Amino acid sequence: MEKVLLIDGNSIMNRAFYGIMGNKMLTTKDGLYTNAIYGFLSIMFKNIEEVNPQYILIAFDSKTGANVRKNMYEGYKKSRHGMPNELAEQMPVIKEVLKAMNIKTLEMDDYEGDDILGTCAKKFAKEDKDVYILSGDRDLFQLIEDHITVRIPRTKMGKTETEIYTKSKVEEEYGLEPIDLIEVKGLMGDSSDEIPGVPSVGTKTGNNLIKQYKTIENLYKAIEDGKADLTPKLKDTLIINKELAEISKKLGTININAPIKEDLEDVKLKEWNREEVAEIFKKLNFNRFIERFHLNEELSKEADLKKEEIKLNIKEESIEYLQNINEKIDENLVFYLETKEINDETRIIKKDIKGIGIYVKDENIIYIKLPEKQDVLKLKEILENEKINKIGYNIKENFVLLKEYGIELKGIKYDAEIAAYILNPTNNKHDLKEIASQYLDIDINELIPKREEMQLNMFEQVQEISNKDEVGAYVYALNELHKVTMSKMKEDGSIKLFEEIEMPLVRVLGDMQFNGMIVKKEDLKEFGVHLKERIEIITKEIYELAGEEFNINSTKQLGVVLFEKLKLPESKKNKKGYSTDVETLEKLKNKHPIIEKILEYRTLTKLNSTYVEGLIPYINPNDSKIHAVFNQTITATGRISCTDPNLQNIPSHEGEGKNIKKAFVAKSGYVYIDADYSQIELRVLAHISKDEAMVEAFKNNEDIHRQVASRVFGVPIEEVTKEQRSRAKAVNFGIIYGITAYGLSQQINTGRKQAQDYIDNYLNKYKGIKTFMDEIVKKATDEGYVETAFGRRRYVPELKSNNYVVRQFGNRVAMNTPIQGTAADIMKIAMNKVYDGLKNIDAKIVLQVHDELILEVKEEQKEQAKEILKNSMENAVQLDVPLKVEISEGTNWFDLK
DNA sequence: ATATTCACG
DNA sequence: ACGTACGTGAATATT
Repeated sequence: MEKVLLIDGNSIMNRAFYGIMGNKMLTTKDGLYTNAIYGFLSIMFKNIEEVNPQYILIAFDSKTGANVRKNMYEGYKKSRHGMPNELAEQMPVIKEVLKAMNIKTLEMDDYEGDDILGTCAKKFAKEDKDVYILSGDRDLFQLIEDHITVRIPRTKMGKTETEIYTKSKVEEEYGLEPIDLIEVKGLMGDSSDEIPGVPSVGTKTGNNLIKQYKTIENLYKAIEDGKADLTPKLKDTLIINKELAEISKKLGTININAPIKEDLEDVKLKEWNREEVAEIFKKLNFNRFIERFHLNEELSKEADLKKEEIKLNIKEESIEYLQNINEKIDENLVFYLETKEINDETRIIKKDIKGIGIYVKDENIIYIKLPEKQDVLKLKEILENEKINKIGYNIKENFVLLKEYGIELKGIKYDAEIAAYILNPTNNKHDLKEIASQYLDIDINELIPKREEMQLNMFEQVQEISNKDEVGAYVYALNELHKVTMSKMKEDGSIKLFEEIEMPLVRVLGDMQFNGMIVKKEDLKEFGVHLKERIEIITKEIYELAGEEFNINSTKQLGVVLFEKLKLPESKKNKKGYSTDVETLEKLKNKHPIIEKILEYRTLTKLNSTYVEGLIPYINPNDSKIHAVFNQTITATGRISCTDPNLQNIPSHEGEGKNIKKAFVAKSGYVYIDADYSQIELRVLAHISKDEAMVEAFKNNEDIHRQVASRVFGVPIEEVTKEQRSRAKAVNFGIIYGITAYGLSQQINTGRKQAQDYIDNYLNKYKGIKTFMDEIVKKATDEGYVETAFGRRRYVPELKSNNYVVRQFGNRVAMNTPIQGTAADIMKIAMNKVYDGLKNIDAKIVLQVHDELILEVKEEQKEQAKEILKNSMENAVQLDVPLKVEISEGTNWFDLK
């Protein structure tokens, strides 16, 4: 028998929109959301494959579709607000895609999509076809009969599965014939379509009643005849709401007699217009579909044309070309350094400069070879000229590298990587090629002639092939990106943040990496030997207690030993079995002596592998320093991150671990100065929420945790106990993170109800904070993003998820990001000020740990440096509350507290 | 490549 | 009834 596939367009688009929304939203470079289109097509392709139909039709709701039912009952879909913009804008596009695929779509004035589906299903079934209806909506079950089935897509752990509803499946699940579902719906209504139904009748009662009486009509007849066997209460409700039941039934009945003139011939499955489909997929970035349907051929013709369009004019010049550079460029020097990786342990950036590409006025790209160091040094004057704006990519690395050549890069004006980060910090790829594809819609690779296409006639030249074309393509992209992203930042209000905070910070971070911190390798090694001795002993003890040797580092093996062999009570589980984290082990501490040993083993091995063995390879043999990398384009909130190695997580609360810090020492004749913002995030919260009580507390220099304890627990401030203060502190943290009762209860080891009480109390005493939290979530939901006080924007697509857990996460992100992010902004502003303030002093910033800065300062100038440091940080910005900075000093990191 | 654990703010 | 505090990076085991 031939098969017909009918698709409920709106319903599947809706499912797809809310279904594939994880963390990153699919968008094109124009900012068009494509997730629903992508999801719709995935679901459609899958179903075409499974059903293998000869006919296909997609029904959409029309604007006036709901009017008929609205006229019957004014409440129908009344408060349903239109679909979100991000979805609405995808609707015309999917229709365009379907048109290119020659798939018939249908929408009719005054009929809803369901009515079209119903009418067609019945009609085609009568013509001896097997009809398959694909929809996310269970209301369509009423259409099911012998040759009509409904297919419901379901996303389960990222995979889409299809649930197939046949007549027998419905009977099995509901105990009713499909057609009876109309009657049930009449009784129970439908909250999503705002069909009222009979109050207090839900699935259970509705089903039972119809099982017994078959139709609403029969039911009421039975009631009238006094034959109905019902509780008096139910009987009364039914009688009172008879009219509602009847109207609800009408509303819930799908019209199977819509005036549809299309017949089977009109909905025949046809060949695609492949060129059109290819073009649209390309535009939408649907590379997986392009591959899957082998549409590359269709695209290559087009791509050829496009390549012609951008014709790069790259000229190779000698270094003399730069002599009167000012006449050749405007105030901007768009440049790209060509580098070659080298293997030199003594260098900070393990690369050599090999050439430079620059952009000059008359649309020319100039490439200059710089084979030797002395060639690079000829650039010194230009690169150090502050008046020449530097436009580049990953300039921080250029800065450090040039510093190793003895050149101080100045006038750093624009970095494409940072621009892309400011425009969307959650885009995890800030690769130049990615950025160019995203913002310019070009593929840099296509601008570079392929090597095999180049003439390779002279053998010895192969090695020496110039990277002129590659460098030239980057320069071209940079020049375009500069224009495009600057105007985008102006549009979204982040240009000041970019120009006044982020760009000046580049040299500061570069300088920190260049300065580095001296680490005493021998001390580290000695500590390592001590650790290893203890690890060896404790390992043996663990084997003894376990009665066997096993890999303690393997959570899997450890789980077996603890929970199967030793039969300890298992509590928490993770994806792959038993959890063995501290939290779990801590609870088992008094159950078996092995637990304590394992915890100690963990502490010691962590210290040894991450902080002893892990750090040693990073110590530069030339200057005994670690030159960690500070990343400016990683975090979602605006914080800086640190890698290779990460110096932002060197142990500092654990007694044993703090020894690591003893190995970090100031150079002789110098001291470290540490400045720590006190409670910066809570102060930021006080400022942006404008909560009077909290602002007052900070203005009066009160102990904030103590004040919170006093208010939340309702005790006078002098009577706050240590325990209460510590709980209040946890509550404060919770507030910053976007509190949940559960999270707090875990943190302070109490019941959920108790935790909820604390939270309620808190939000009652600090009303301004409650208002702020409510409003920021609302704003994020409405606008799709949140911002810091300095205009740093983070999109929160999680709020649009249909998954409750994901949405809750979105709420917390919306609450936390403005706080953490504003604190990060303030620190960055301060760092710029400190950097400028220290210009005439023998002092360098060597480390930042989010709310803490460490300087290395010449002993004699330390008081002066402290003054500058404290002032710059405390006066970085003016808030409604004072910023407080605590200073300490020492000759090694351990002594700073 | 992903998950688990644990170090930091 | 859900499953849960925000932001990172590194080492290790496992697929």
